[in-house]
Amino acid sequence: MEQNLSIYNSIHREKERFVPITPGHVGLYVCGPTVYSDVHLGNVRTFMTFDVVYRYLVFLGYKVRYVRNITDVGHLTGDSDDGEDKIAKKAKLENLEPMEVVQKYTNGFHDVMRIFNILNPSIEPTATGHIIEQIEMIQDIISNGFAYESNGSVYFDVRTFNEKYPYGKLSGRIIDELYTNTRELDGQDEKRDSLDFALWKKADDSHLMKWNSPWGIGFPGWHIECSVMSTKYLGKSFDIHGGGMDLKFPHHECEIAQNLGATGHEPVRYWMHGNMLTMNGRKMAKSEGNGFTPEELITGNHKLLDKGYSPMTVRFFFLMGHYASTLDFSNEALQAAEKGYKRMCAALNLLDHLTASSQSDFSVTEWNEACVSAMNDDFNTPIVLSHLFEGVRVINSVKEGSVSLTANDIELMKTTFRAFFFDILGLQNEEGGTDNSKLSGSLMEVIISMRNEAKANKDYATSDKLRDALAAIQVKIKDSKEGTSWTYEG
RNA sequence: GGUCCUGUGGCCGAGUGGCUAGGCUCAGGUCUGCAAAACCUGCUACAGCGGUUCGAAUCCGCUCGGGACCUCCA
Repeated sequence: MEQNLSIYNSIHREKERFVPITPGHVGLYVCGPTVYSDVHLGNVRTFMTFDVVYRYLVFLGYKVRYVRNITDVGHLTGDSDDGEDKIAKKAKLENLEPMEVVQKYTNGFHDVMRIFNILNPSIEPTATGHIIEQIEMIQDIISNGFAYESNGSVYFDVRTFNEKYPYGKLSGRIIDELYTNTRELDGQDEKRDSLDFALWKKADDSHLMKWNSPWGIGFPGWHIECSVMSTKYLGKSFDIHGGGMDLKFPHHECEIAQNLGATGHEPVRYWMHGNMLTMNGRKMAKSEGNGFTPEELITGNHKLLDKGYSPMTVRFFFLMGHYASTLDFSNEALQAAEKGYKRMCAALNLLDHLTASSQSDFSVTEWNEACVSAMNDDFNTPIVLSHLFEGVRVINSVKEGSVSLTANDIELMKTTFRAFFFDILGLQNEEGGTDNSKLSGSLMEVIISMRNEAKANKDYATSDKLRDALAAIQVKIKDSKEGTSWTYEG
């Protein structure tokens, strides 16, 4: 397969030519949400980033197995020492069965993905569906000597592991430096070493989500689910692992350690990390109180929002920045994106009505290639958009008659927009649909007021002409004391 | 405190040694009965200081500012 894709590999800190393990096939794993609350926009950015990665790999002709998990066992909360997890905590709070919490927020997550036109992964495995596999992997790690049982819990032995494999390679951390900076956590006295992390935690009676295991009743640790589900569906080594920048340490670092500890294989060829969405320069996060839910964003019903924005405006806005850079959210930036997006949609609507010429004075072929090479350069969507805007200018100029294109070039332009705007960037044209009931209503108001004006002027020729014209397209007008109403009987 | 990232014009945001990013805003123009749209032209840049180089936003050093991770987090 001919392609020239480069990916910035977080673990080597440089762009590398992408070569899949199996020609023609790509294994892609992305850390999904923990379903204990509504996803906010920052989460959406990451999933959108990897949606574009997935879409582009498919566009290139790869058969992609895309795995994105659902974390439905809450990780331990950082600020409590009772071993309670987030989902169980939420369940108690809302008086629900933990799986009700999981179901509720999983449904919500799927709704949000659909709204933003984020494609479904090939497999969406859940942590609770893979408890047995997690136990098995923990047993493998223990028998390889990289983990130990202590008081019903199992911990990963970082120091022993580090003697054979480098721990901290991904996040650039040095094991000795970590000692001075490690916070006191629950179960510290059970660990042989403060850096060790839990693979399995013993559960007490009050714990809601728990399973039987060789070490007693408990629940899986922070990081093991991703190691298990990625290797189960993609193999001991696979091509691309994605996730948010904030998961790099400790989550992804621990994943690598667990995989190496269990299988002896370096699990991931290309690590990709999406950067954070910021609000006034600060990471958008639940704990900061600066996150929006998609609903608040669309309705504009939030104190930090001037108005609502459509999902595609937001998608467009995200794509205007590179995934590896932080992106700052502001009303001004959103409004700029909205205008640009609408301008592009307007040009798209013209694309089907252009008049072809016998020759072209714009190289559509080169323009198309520029779009491809921008995507090949580590999924540089802002550059792709800048090229698409050049296309917008050309479309408008052709319409005006100042630029000419041949029929073949117009066709290539359509193909290119179809490929990049719709298929790869995953945008949809929200402008100018014909079945827009809101638009119909507005149009009818305009027509009716014109007709009423004509009537008021006793210009019945005009008012009747309007009524007859509307009747001809099955729109019936009714005058009454209260005013004029209309019905469509088509 | 440790590790790492970052600082581009009114706003957002690409760009890693020389060649126009782009969007939004603003000003002028073309078109137009008016308006809008569209198109054309223009404006305000590379945090500061020093260094390397024929040449730096881009490499190096220092200073100042912002951020992320080090604890669950997309």
